Amino acid sequence: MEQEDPRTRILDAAEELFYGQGVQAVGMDAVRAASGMTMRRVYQHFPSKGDLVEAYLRRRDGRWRASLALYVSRAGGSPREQLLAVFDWLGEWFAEPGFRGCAFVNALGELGAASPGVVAAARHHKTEFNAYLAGLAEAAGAPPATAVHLSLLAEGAITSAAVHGDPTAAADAQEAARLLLDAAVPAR
Amino acid sequence: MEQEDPRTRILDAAEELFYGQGVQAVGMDAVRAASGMTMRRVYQHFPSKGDLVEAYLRRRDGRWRASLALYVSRAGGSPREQLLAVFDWLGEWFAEPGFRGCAFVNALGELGAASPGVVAAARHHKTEFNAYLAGLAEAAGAPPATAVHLSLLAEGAITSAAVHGDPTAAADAQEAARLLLDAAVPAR
DNA sequence: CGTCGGCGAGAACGATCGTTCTCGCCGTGC
DNA sequence: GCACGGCGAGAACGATCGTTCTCGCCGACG
Repeated sequence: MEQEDPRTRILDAAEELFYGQGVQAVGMDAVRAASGMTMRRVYQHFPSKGDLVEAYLRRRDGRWRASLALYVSRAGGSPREQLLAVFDWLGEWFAEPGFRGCAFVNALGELGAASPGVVAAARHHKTEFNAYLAGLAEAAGAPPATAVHLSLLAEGAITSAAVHGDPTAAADAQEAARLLLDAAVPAR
Repeated sequence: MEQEDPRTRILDAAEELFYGQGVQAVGMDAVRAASGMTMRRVYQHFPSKGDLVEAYLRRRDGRWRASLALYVSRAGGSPREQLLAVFDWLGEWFAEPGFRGCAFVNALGELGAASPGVVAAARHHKTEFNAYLAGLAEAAGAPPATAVHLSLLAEGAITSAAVHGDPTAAADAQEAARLLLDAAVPAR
């Protein structure tokens, strides 16, 4: 059941450690040990810790958004129901053991001041998420401003759940989203 | 014009450095240099870096909430207008040079996994902020759920402004807050 | 069979961190 | 006048970090 691809093994270890403990708190040797590799192999695939961090964020962005899109598309229903399903997905994420908020926000707070790559990764992640919400909102007949409002609610829910360790922020945000959608999309 | 209180000088330096660059990225020697003190004096007032970090967060919490409350109280107007003034204040904060998001969220992402004191400080900060909003909401005749919704919007605006470097998140959140208040507080 | 290139394992290196210690100096109390 | 306690300045210490190097081994190829 072991991953045979070294790159994947390293990224798996890095993701678990970086997300769980923060980037600066994790040494390269910890990544090496957790991935069951030798130091030489690690640096062969990622020439520096910065490269590894950016690769970790890039992969996480792709997986995160793919998981969300898959969940929402499977939820089916109207565009409006899909928009609300986003918050169901958030709620499941918040309830996962080891949930520690948004990896991009955390990395940005830690390294943003000194690492343009991390800033770019975080902005890209959030921009793509907002664009995804905007697409759903448009399909639901809501104005672009509503998509912005919903993205703020989602963002706030992530932070709130992380700080208080309480997944119910997702349901609260969903409730607010419902009200905003009711106000923004005139009954047909 | 120099501060004569050593504790204040150290905390001033620590706040600027910790907030601007992240806690782990700032060494004690940088704090010492920026405060114009000797190492002995620094450790005399804060026996460890952890103590300094917690003192930094505690003082920032008090100042942050006092500044908000002062702004809102001066804004006068109805409770509803005061609630909306919270987002004006956020907008001014976001536009300050060096704004880097919520210090507590940043510290939590960096150190939370290993520092119960930081977790407690962040929770306290957010809990007090939510309580403040709840008080305003109650005065405005809005149900408690609305206060939760507004706090999520505010939280989301902070994060969004930090990630994108764009203060308009405050105005967006205010717009959503207005809609939620319209829906929650029946016209009199 | 001999040579060589690449690998695993881990030591080594230089930098930096948090924290403490040394040393020389100066003001104060007997 | 003199011992002494506290201070500034910064060196020192031990730990840890990111990164590189060494060394012994093994398998491929002529």
